[in-house]
Amino acid sequence: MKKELSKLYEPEKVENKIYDFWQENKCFHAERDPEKTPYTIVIPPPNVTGQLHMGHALDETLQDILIRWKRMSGYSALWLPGTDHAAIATEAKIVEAMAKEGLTKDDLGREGFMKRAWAWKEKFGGRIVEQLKKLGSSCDWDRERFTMDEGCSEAVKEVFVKYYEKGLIYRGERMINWCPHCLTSLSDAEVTFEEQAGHFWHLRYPLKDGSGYVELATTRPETLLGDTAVAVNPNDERYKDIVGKTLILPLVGREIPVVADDYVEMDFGTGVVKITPAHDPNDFEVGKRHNLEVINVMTEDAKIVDDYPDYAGLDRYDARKKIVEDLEKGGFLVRVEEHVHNVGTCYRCSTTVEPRVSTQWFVKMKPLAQPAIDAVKNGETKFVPERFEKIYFHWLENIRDWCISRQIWWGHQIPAFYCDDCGEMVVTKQKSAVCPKCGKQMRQDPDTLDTWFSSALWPFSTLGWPDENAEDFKYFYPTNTLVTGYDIIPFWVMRMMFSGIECTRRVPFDTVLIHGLVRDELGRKMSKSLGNGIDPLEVIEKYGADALRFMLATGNSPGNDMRYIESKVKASRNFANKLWNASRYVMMNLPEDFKADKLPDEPALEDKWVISKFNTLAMEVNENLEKCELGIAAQKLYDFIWDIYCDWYIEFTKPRIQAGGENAEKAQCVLVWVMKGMLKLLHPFMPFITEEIWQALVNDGSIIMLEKFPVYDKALAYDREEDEVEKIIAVIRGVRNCRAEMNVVPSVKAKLYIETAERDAFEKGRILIERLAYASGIEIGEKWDIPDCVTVVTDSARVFIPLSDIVDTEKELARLEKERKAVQKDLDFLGGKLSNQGFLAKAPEKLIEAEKAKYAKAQEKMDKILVSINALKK
RNA sequence: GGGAGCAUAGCUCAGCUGGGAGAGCAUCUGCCUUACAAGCAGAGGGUCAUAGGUUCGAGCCCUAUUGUUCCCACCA
Repeated sequence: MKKELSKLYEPEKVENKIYDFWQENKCFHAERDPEKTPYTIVIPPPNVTGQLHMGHALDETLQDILIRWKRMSGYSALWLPGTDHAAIATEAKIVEAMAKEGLTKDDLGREGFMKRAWAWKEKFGGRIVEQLKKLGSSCDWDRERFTMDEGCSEAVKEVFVKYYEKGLIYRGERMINWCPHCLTSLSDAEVTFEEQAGHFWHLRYPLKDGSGYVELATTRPETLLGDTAVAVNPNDERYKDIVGKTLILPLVGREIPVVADDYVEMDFGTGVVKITPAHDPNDFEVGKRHNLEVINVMTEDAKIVDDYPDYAGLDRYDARKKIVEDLEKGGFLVRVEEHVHNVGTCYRCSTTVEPRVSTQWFVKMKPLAQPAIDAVKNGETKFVPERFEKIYFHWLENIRDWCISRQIWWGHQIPAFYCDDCGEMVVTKQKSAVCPKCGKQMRQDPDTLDTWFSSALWPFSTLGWPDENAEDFKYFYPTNTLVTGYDIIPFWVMRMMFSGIECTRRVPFDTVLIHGLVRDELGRKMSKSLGNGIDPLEVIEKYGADALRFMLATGNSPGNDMRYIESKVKASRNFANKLWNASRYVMMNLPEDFKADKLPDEPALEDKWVISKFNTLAMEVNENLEKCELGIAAQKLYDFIWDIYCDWYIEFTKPRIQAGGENAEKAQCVLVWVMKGMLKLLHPFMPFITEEIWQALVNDGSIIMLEKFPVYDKALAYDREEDEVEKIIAVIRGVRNCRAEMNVVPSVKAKLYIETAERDAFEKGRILIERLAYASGIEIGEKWDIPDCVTVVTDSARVFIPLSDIVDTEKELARLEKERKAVQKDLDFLGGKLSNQGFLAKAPEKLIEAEKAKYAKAQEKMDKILVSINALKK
């Protein structure tokens, strides 16, 4: 089966080919196999018109590793893909594109706009999906979904109506977060607080009776136009007298009362607060308590309304400037202070949010939150790492009702209908409604739902719910692992949890694997504005998808942010190349008709060593994956493949391979067997290269991604042989080390005299040592006495190297002395431990035995060193 | 104001339930040894932020401190 393969692995030549090969063979498709256990992951749906970024790459990589591992482990593994309509974000993009043509939403009307939006979705919707494929994602594309497809929309309506009927959804006039740029309401989770430098304007409001002024401070003087009261703390002695009095609002002339309310903090500012119920959430509450008028002074896009001719049409910040000027002119401005405060901004466009009173739809959260809290408290759903449960609890425990209506068109239109004649309202799944009271055709609520309302249903709406008898739903739900970033917990994880419990009476997944953000090399968040984003597709082009995946999976623990560092990708690429070349070695050394698919009956010592090591690796990788420790598993694979297989085992096989014959056959069998095993273990992490090598090496029509994932096999544990080979390795290391220190080039060979009590093991390893320790010959005996030698000492042997022309007695003595000191340190350490009564009394038996064994070994080594030193001193 | 994370080699980070500190990159020394120079063989480099405590034993557990990042919170 000799193959001519390039010395370099060239991912660009194989990745697309392999991905197509998988698709042609329907490898991603999950069957509802009653013989198998289902394992399900639903993808966090990326924005339908979005583009792949590093965050996605990390997220998808982790999911793909898990799903491939489970698939190979005999599960019916479904990774369900899809995209999110991303209401506000997408609508904003479409509006922006329209603006370039000089068009507005109103020009097109709702129907025209929607037509255009769907066209936009069709045009860009496939892009992100194609990008996911470049990563190697093994999603079941036959089951691809979209949050606004028929089934998901059906689920949305079902839930809305159900919640409404249960009293979990209501419509009401509340103070909400309003984005004057996106022109829609936002939920609390969609507001990001930002620290901003601002000012504190101290103003004075005159008393109507002319007896003086009240001084107060505000950060938003423009809202003065809507003031309907001034408040002080009821316990504030300073202002006792003025409570109940009337003030004249500067610039406006409105008469407003002074009220007393606990909300006011006496020791902050002047202890007096102006109350603008229409433009501040707290003031709104105060206003309700004191029956104050709510006067809205701003339009939807945050300009002053026409009722105030001096400021009408001015943007809120321009109005602020002019109002401050006018206050100063009127003598109402006392002073201005610098002030830093937190300002709410829109998480999509960063515009400062305007608190605004309006009629919106809300989900009543308290009854929904409690079961979602309980489900995590009692362990039905676990977070990895666990600490994120705190964030989850904190959100749910302090949650306020969820504002779900949005004043945009791209999304699920709210299934509520109004009668313009009698004001009747009907909530129904029907496409239209007739007024039950006056029989008139009703008008549907123009608003749409928060995009997260539909994503909250994603784990079950994509499996056929609300039809609880849907085959996929019955088989694959509840799903198993949800993989997402910690920043998405309040938006999505939490809402899927309560929606799942409420709608399906079960938690939607048993494990939430949380990862961090991918930052740039300097640790900054990747962002468009900074222009520091790294395009995963460019990385894939340059280094290959496997290298990117491996880099993202390694050196990073769950929940922690990581940095994208190019040298790390390069290291992963080099690793891929290393594996590639190892496979080349194997294939180049197999006979044309090589078929063996099993281990030889009696493997050689070093064969047993590598088999046993591999066996342990298989066990550990499974354990780590089970615990979601993907990075640790990846690291172990790296170490095994590079160090154990390539640096040692392949070198071990060379003498036999070159000699040919029966022993060579054994080596070939073991080389192939272990190679196949480690390819399988590595496959979830590096799917492309492992498949490519598999196809070249095995070539029997099998597909590695459908192979059985290796597990621990008791029959393959060879403890004694492992131990013996470690002794041989110790000798090889010692000789190499010694030669390197003395600057002996590899081409200068020397004979080795090995003095050991374990002749048997060293006999078996003779040929290995000869080759790897640059020996021209080896003598093994129980006792040697050879003058003018360098001596290498291990715990099981003394090795004499007669390099007479190079040996310098003084230097050699110094070297041995250094060795002696190092071993003495060990003896002191271990001896101290073993003479410690507390340790002997309380440490576990196994550990004490291990320490004793170590001490004995060190002692043996010390004896040998001393013998060598004395010999040299003679 | 409340909460959380992080602090380990020059850099970026691992270190699973406490049992003699690891990797990659970088540095230094030798090697083109027919799988691989994207490589091989070696070397140097760490009071695991600080101070206490628990323990036979602490990078890991507890307390406090410092620095740093993030999340939450209506101080106008």
